Amino acid sequence: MSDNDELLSIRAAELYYEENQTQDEIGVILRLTRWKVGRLLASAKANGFIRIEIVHPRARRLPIERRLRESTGLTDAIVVSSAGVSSDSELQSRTAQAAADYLTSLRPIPRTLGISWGRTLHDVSLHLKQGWAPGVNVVQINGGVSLNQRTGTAASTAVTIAHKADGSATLLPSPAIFERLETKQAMEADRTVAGVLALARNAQAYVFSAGQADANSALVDSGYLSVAQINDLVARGAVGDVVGRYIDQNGRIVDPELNERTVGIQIDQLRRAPLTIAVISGPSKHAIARAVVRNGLCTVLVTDEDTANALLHD
Amino acid sequence: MSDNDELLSIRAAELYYEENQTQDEIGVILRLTRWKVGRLLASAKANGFIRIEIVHPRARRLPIERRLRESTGLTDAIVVSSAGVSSDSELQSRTAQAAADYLTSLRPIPRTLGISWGRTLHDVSLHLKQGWAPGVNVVQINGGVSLNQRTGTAASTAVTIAHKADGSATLLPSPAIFERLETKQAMEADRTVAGVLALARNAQAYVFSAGQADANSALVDSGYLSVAQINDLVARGAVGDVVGRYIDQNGRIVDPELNERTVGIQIDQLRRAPLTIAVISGPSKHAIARAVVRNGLCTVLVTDEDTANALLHD
DNA sequence: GGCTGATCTGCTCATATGAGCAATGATACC
DNA sequence: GGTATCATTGCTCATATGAGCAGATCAGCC
Repeated sequence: MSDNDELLSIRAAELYYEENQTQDEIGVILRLTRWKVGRLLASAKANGFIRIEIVHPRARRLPIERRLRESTGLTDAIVVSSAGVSSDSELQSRTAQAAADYLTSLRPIPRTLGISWGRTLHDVSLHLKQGWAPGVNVVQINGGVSLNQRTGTAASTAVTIAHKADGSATLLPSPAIFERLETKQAMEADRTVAGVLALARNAQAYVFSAGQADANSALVDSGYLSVAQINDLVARGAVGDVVGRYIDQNGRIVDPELNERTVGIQIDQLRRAPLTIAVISGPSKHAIARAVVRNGLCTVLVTDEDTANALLHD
Repeated sequence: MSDNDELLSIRAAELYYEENQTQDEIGVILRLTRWKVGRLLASAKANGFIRIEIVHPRARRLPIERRLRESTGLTDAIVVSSAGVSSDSELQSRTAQAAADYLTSLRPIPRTLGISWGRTLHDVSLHLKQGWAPGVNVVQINGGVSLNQRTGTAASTAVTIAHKADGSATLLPSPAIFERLETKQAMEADRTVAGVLALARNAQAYVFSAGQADANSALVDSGYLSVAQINDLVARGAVGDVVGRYIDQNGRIVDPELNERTVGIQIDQLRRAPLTIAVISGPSKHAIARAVVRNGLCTVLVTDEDTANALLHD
C-alpha cells in the first residue's frame, strides 16, 4: 500500500473507531468513496494498526488458546489476558479464577478429583463458588503437611474445594518429602495411607500447579528443602517441580533418590491420566510450564497470556 | 447489569473481537438470542471493557482534541497518540510531524510566518515536505544566535522551513538575551534589526514552542542563562519560557528586567495575534503547556496525549 | 395476592458493511 | 508501441447490525 494510503487509513480509523462515524460519512470528510474507506479500514486492521483489547479480569485470549492447542496437542488451553494487570498477584488471581471457572464447567463432572497444594491451588479453591459441583471426592495427590508454618494449607485447600462442591475430602496425612527412605516406605505401608494413595492414583481428573526451581519455591518455604539443595537441583538441570518432584526441561526426574523419598503419585501417573489440569502462571514459571506442556504432563493448561506466548515462541 | 451478564459480555466480546464471529454465531455458542448478544456487546463497550487503540506514529486522538477545544476555547487542537511510544524523543518526533502536517494543511496559507527556534521547531522543519506551501516568508520572532555551540540552529530552522516552501527567510541576527539593556536598545535601533522586528510583529501566523524552566532549558544549553538564574526564576514562579521570555502559571512575565533585555516579539503580541500555533510535548512540559493554553498565548495547540490529558484534568 | 412502575426480551425494519465482480487503470515485458 | 498481467476502482447484492417498539417479566409495595 502506498504511503499516502497508509496515512489515510489512519485518518479513517480515527473517525471510525474514535468518532463513531459511518464509512459513508468518513468518505465525505476524506473525499473518498465509502468503498475506499472500507478498504482503508480493512488494511489498517490487516497491518495491525488497530489494537483491540478486552480489559477485564475475566478476559481470555481465545486466539492464543487455539494456537496453543494446535502447536502442543493439549486438549484444552485457557489463557487469561494480562491487559491491565499491575501486579504479579493480580495475574495469579486471574489465572486461579479461570481455573475455577474451568473446573466448574467440566463435563462430565469427575467423581474423584486429585489435587496438589500450594499458593495457586489455594487461590483456585477460594475462587470456586459454593455448589460449583454436586458432590466431588477431592483427594490430595502429594504429601504436604507443612513442617514449620501454616500447617494445614494443603489440607484446607482440599477441604475447601470439597466443601464447596458439597463433597468429601480425602487427605494425605504425610510430609511432602521424608529424610529417610525407610520412613517413607513405612508410611506408605500403613493401610490408611496406602488407601489414600490408591485413591489418588485412580482419580478421574487431576488439578495441580507447579513450582519454579529457585529459592522462592514453596518446598523451600515449607522447610522441606534448603536453598543449597535447590541450587544443586538447578545445577543438575531442574526447571521446577510438579507434585513435589523436580524435573528438567525434558520432563525427567532430576534426582531419583530425592524422588524416592517424596510422597504422592508419580510423574508417570500424571502423564498417563486422561484429564490433568495444570494451573501455572507468572513470569518465573515459564520454564517449568514449558517442561510440563512439552512432555505431556498435562492435557489442559490454565495460564496467562505472557506464559502462553513464551510457549508459542519456542 | 448483573454480574453474570457482565461475564457473558466478556465472553461475547472475546468471540466477537478476537474470533470474528457474528452476533448470530455467538448467540448459538452462548445460548442467547442475537439481540441479547448485541446488547451484551454494547454494554461491554459502555462499561469500558473494550479498548480500541490506533497504534501508528501518525495517529491522533480526536475525542481528546474535541474536549480540549471545548474546555479551553482553542480554535484548534492537535493531539498525537502516545500508544506504543517507547521514548520521549519518539513522542517529540510524532508531535513535530503532526505540527508539520498542520502547517501543510493550513488555509489560507499565511504569507508571513513568524517562528521561534529550538529543538522542537527544528524537528518540525525536518518533517515538512519539500513544497509544503507555495512561497512563505518565514520570519524569526526571537533572537537566537547561540553563544557557544551549534551557531545557526535558529537560522537553519527558519531557512529550512522557508526553503521547503519555496519561500524566503528573514533572520533576526541577534542574541536571545543581552547582558546590558543599552546594548539591546542599540541593537534594536539598527534599521535592519528594526525592520525584521516590525516584520515579525506583523506576521500572519506564528509557530513557536516553549521550554520548561529547569536546568535542561535550551536557554541554559545555549549559554544565555546560568543554572543559578533558572533556579531563581523558578523560585519566583516561572514555569517555562515562550519566545525566550519566562512566565509564571498566570502567563505573567516573571522577571521584567530580564524580559527587557530579551530580543524578539513580546508575549502580548502573541496573545493578540489571530493565529498562533504552539507545539509543546513531553512530560516535562505539562506546566508550561498549561500556562500557555490557560492564558491565551496560543490559538492552536499541537501536543501529545499525556500533556493533553493533564490539561483536561485540571 | 394483586397492582404498578421499571426493566428486559424478542421482534420489525432501516441502515451499515463486507464479499464478489466487471470495468478501468497501471505496469512490465516483448 | 502493443499487449499481457496485475492491481485498483466503483458497483450490486447478501448479510450483519443497531434503533425503536410492543409485549413479557420482575421487584417493590400495599
